[in-house]
Amino acid sequence: MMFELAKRHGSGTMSLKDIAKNQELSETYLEQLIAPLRKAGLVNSIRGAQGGYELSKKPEDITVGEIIRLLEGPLAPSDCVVDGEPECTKAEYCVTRTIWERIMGSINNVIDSITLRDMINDYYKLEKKKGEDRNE
Amino acid sequence: MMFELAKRHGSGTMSLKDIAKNQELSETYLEQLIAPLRKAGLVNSIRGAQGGYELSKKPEDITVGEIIRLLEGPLAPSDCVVDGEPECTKAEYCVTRTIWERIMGSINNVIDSITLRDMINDYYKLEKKKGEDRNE
DNA sequence: TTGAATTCCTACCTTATGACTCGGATTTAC
DNA sequence: GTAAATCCGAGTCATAAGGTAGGAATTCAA
Repeated sequence: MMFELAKRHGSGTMSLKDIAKNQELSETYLEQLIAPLRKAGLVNSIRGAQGGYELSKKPEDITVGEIIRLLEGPLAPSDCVVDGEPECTKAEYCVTRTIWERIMGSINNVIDSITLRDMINDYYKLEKKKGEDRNE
Repeated sequence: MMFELAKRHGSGTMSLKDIAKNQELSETYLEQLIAPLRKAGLVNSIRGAQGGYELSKKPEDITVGEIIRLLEGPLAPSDCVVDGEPECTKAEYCVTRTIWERIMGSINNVIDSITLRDMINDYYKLEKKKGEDRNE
């Protein structure tokens, strides 16, 4: 959905109906997904007829990490690495904890380094490659 | 559990009852977990009274990645990156697919680089540090 | 040779979560 | 005024994680 809005960025709003059609997802489902994105200010909404949604910032200023964390929560592989949780007392756990932390760090590293702009670039690269493949 | 067996490595077998006590987990639960590890040959089992389990290889030759994949499956964040699944047809999906692949790669990178020996070393380092903290 | 300790096996239960639907209230362009 | 859209709260459904129960098979040790 955010990719769809990113492609459209700069040319007005897009309704859930259109996104649903493009992505073969139900409108009602997308409604659920976009609520937290709106509340977090990643998208602007315009109500009423001819309304819709648009990114509130440029695609290069929105990372995949922001989006995923908003929709999926802190993305922690284990409770004990979530900030605010009480530290576990057993030494063994702390050993596995450092593993969880390293995993989490590496995931965040990847998703925070990819912006919607990167996805758009990848998309056009893939499209171009497909065209060339067909001509061989 | 595997950490527990690794600490014990070289000094005979260890029963699930002991592991359960040390890790505050139920014996029956551990039974479930160890079955695939045994079938995959990571641990040897000795049945009957005074029986138990032991690692089948040295701690430095068992990675956390092996263990996790055995217990949790291919560890893919999305179906479309699982080997053998039919490729999805929509270009948009392929763009997100490359993201999943990068995430998966980075996770495997981390967990395949950590062996049980590393965990033991970390454990003793933490223990030492705790002792020092108490003396301050 | 008996009994206790232990692994092994199959099946079940419970709870949380992700994915998704439904019905309706509200807003706004035309 | 009405159709097109966003908003909102609740409910459904399938699946998986985490865990339990009961008992059969194996082996040591007294």
